Amino acid sequence: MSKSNNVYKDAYNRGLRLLGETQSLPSEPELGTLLGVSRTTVRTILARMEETGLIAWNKRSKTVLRAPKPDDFFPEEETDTLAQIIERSFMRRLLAGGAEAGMQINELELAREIGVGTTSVREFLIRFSRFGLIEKRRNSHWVLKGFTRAFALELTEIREMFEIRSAAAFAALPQDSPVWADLDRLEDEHRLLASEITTRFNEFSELDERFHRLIHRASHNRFIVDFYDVIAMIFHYHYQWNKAQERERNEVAVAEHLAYIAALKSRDLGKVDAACRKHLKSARNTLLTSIPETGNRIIS
Amino acid sequence: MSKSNNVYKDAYNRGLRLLGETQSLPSEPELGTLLGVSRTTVRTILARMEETGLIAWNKRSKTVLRAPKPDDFFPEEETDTLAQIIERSFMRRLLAGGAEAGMQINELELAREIGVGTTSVREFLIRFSRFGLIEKRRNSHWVLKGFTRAFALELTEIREMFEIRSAAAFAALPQDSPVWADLDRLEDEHRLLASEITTRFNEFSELDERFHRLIHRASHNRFIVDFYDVIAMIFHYHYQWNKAQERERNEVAVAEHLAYIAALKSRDLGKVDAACRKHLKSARNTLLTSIPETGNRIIS
DNA sequence: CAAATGTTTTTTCCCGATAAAAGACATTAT
DNA sequence: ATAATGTCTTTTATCGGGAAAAAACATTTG
Repeated sequence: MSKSNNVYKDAYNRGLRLLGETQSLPSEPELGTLLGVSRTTVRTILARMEETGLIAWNKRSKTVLRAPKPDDFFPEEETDTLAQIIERSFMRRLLAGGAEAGMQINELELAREIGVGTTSVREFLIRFSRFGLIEKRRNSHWVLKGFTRAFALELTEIREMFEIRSAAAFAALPQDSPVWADLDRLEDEHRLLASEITTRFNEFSELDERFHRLIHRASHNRFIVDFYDVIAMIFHYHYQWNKAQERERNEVAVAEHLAYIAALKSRDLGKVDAACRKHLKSARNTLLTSIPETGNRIIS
Repeated sequence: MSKSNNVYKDAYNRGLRLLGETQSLPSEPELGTLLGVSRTTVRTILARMEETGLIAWNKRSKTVLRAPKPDDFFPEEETDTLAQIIERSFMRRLLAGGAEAGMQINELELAREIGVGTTSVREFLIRFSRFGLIEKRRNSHWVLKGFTRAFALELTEIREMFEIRSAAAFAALPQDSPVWADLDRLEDEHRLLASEITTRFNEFSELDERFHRLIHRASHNRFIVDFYDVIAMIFHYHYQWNKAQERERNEVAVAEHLAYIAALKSRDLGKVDAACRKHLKSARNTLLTSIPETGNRIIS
């Protein structure tokens, strides 16, 4: 079947949400930029909307006829990229136990298990390899290095190096840089979240990522910025399987972020360094305590 | 034709070189480890050696009948991996001018030009993307970011951070660590090369890489160790196209390495830091001066 | 009976093909 | 004449297939 039309389905679903807001849709190119897809896909979407009686479409006029019903939407699982599907499957196996360091990874088996072609699995593994959790044996299998304490320590070591440097660069940015407005907005969101932490603690993850990415961007170094992908991936999956004391953890983190933001705004490098280190240290500890210490076998 | 037999051809060529050294070859598994290939490939090699009258092969006995002649060898170009072929082609285009930042990369066109399938090109680009020189637009083309001054600065910034830390870790290693013997050996090689620099200056590259990799390994951090791949790749290709003052450059670098090695052996962290910084600074300058400053256009 | 050889099975690597999606060109409407 | 729509072309994403290489299993040999 060569290629799934998840791009279309996902854009279609997002397009449905626009329908509630207006009586007529904008031009095709405009819809394209709005949904982040090409005009070809936009036209496919419009065609279906017309077919299902959601809109009347005649050249430039695209009149909304009715609001979308729940079953107008494509099921969520059909809107995922193959890469996302493979990643999820792979991470589940990796984190949901039974994934010992040194274990071999079999492309064919993975592909069969997930129900996709080998090419997609291969491409996924190549992309994934930069996270430092797997390694390729030439002309042969991949080897799992394992989500071990050592991995967490190596990861956080780099993270700390990079973030301390980025934070210093951030604080040194001129007053008229737009990042200060971004920071103000993030601060507000932090305060809001802090006040409703008991119910919204699970929204912290996303805020956390945006905050740290903003800081890393101040480094103006693509390697530093890109490295945050590794951290984000690890945190994303790791905390999906480890919900212990999530609320408390996030409550502490929000407070640390606010102190960190205050330090940045003071532009006092000493304060920035201290606040940054303090937060990173506690982030490292949370990560470390959640890794069960199964023997640190090193396989070479 | 699906897959070339370059693994076999390369191993065969290396196998031929063994022939001059003994009268009879070892067991199949032993040959396998020696050549770094599976027994299947070993047997294919032996079969051909028998066919061309190089050996008499009967079960355990593999008697050498004659020394290999030049035309027993497979041509060099047939022993390259597809990945190597693609990489070379790609880097030639990238560095041999005409590769402006912001330019689109077309998988299909690249594949046709090099004469390989699209899958291999895609896989190469994914692997290559970690070097920070290209970036993917989802569901669309890759964008070339260009080998610019900014790139060189970002690269060296990280390099310096990592190497200064690794050097400190190295100096702190216990006296009985095997790295000290490795360092002694490298020092000897440096002295030898220094004394014959006028004729052997082009051998420095390889020594340089081994030296820096030894130091980086002391960090015991996979991200630091892996990052050296980026540096090695850049230096490898960059200096292939830029031979200006190669001898002088390398002569200076050898001297700096020797000072750096002496500092490491002194285990005086202050000295190590100074020697390391000095060398890295001059390495950065050599790289920077060799990048022609064509407008730093930023495309976003 | 351990290690080598002989044989069979499985996996990796790579290509060509095809539908989805993007992009380019031609035409029409404001 | 600019911006939209309509149509056609190219490129990307993904699969299945097949040869090379690895790995597993069976048999022989010292």
